[in-house]
Amino acid sequence: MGWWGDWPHAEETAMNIGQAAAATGVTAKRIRYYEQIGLIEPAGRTDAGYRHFGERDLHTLRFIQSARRLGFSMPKISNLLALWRDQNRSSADVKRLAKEHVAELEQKIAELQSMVDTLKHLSHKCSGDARPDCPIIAGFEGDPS
Amino acid sequence: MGWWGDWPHAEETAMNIGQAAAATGVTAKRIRYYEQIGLIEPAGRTDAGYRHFGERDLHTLRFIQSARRLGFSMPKISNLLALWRDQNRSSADVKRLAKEHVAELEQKIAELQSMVDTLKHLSHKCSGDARPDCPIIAGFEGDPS
DNA sequence: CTTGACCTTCCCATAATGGGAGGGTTTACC
DNA sequence: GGTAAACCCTCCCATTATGGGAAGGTCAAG
Repeated sequence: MGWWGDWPHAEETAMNIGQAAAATGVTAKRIRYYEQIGLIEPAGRTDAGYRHFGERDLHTLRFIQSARRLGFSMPKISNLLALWRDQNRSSADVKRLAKEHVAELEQKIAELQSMVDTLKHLSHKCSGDARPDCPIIAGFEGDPS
Repeated sequence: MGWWGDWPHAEETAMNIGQAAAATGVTAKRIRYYEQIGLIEPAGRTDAGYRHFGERDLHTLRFIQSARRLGFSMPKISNLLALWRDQNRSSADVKRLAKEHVAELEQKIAELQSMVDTLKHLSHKCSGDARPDCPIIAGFEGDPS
């Protein structure tokens, strides 16, 4: 258990899940999901069973949302969160994760770009009129290997 | 039912699903799946219930495999197959589908590229040493909107 | 004290596969 | 003819990261 695990401080804010969603851009559904898969710690509950979120929780959710928008998967975000909370992290570790992710993104881009190139090449040779002859569709008949 | 629906011709080849898979690069699992979702017509069966595939079926599977490798989704491939089999298609229709798909691919590429750019920008400012300070992780704390 | 806007959990659905169990078939070989 | 390996079959479950919706409890305003 980390030093940050149980803060005796009273939370300044206490939002319910809907307010937290509005404040962070993470839908209520997603917040519950993140809790379920253990990405975030279980939120506190009111007597009635409602979750409540403090500044700290909102901060975490915003962090997740940011990472999400940069295309990080849940497992990767989990790693990033661990580093984020680790006072003794080295920036080298963070940079390495980021670089690995960039490499994956660029690989994906290359694949997509290759598809685009092939399709544009085929399209270029297609008359695009009322006749049925079409190099695009003909190109699909070749060896798919 | 189209003119091509029921061919009285005897099939020259009669492969079972494993051979068809090896011949087309489409795994047996995927062939069954394509049949199940109605992308391809149900394969003929032997008395024992084994599927068998003729040249025509292999041709179709190769077509699907090619389209798949160009990133087309199942519904789109379904459209492409319909055009492929339509003797009265216009190449304009094919070209339009291809162009729409290219547009989607390029949109996806742009999103991924934007992620890459942001991450590279942040990474560039990260010392990547033993110190914990890291603009990458700090960048995740900002407004995720 | 009712009504509507919340919240809760639970189950289902998505896209396009892969994995595997449980059970029949075919093939090759002795 | 029998046996074992290599097929095939049909189900069911898992994946990723969410959304939708039902059934039911709760809170706030009027």
